[in-house]
Amino acid sequence: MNEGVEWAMHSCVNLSWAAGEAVTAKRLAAFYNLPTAYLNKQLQALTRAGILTSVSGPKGGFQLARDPRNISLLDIVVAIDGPDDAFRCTEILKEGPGADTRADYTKTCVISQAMRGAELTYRRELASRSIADIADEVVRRTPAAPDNTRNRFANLKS
Amino acid sequence: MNEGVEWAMHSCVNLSWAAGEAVTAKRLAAFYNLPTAYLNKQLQALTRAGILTSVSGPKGGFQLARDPRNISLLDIVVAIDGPDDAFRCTEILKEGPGADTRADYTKTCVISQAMRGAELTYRRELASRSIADIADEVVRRTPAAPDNTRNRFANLKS
DNA sequence: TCTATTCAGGACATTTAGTATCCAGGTTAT
DNA sequence: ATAACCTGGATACTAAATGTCCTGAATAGA
Repeated sequence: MNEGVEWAMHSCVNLSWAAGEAVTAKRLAAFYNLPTAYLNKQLQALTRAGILTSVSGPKGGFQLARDPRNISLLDIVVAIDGPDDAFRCTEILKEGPGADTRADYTKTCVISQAMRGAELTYRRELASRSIADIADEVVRRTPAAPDNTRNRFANLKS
Repeated sequence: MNEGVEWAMHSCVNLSWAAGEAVTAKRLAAFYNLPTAYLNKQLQALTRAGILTSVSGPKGGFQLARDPRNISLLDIVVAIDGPDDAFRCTEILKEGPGADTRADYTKTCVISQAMRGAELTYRRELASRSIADIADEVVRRTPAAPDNTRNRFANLKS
């Protein structure tokens, strides 16, 4: 899985504490000392997926496009890593004995079904957790986190 | 995920129908028209993991090392693809404000925990399905499958 | 209007992982 | 002895992930 998924999730949590103001890619990158240009690519992907909104120019930057309760971890994984399953059925059954070349073994192969079933539970789990859930839990453990985040963004403004 | 996982699972199902006799890597590869030397690498990995046993020399080959009811899909994934999670926490929190450099954020980071939780459900699902389950379901749909497999192995004997 | 800031995205370059082949060495049935 | 077969290291090739750079467009403020 792309490392960008981790960056994107942490950035979204931080953006949820900067509600109302746009944050530039440069400041988001400085937060965790990430390469600016590459993080920018991930933020662009989140924007294309409708998770963030972006504004060009001075005072520009990124914001959450909607309530963080409606942004799931699965949304972010799909936006950054793509919609494909980890297990990719290459339909080797088509090379086997008695195979029907026209059949779609991605759907009918028992192994393929089992693997897709497991990934489905994985996705369901990720879909059930929102950025707001994560942010709330962080606050429960570290109440100062939102203020720390806002302060750091302010200090990095320069 | 490695393509070898798919090869290994299909090969194990076929081996479950060749109980008692060793099958060579060449015949297993010919079954689905796979590259022999590379499939052999996957079979070696299964052997190292204790899923298969191997015998050198003429009449040699591979067999299941234990009852297919005790070989889970997770066993095969771990043997071929390794034990690592897809999501790898790089602990970027250590670069953040108020970070404790000595803390292990792989364990304490809320995002890392959520991702590991989701992968856990995925692994549980794979652990609950055995090669025997798969083979039984194939037989239910295609009763001739075991005979087809044995015949094909016999014909490929050359 | 001019300038500085920032996002958008294409074109690379670099690094790493997956895929695949080959060969030398050891084991075993005939 | 010989041929079949597994073992594992070395190596090559390919694809994907990671990272940088540059041009162009949008926009705020002087």
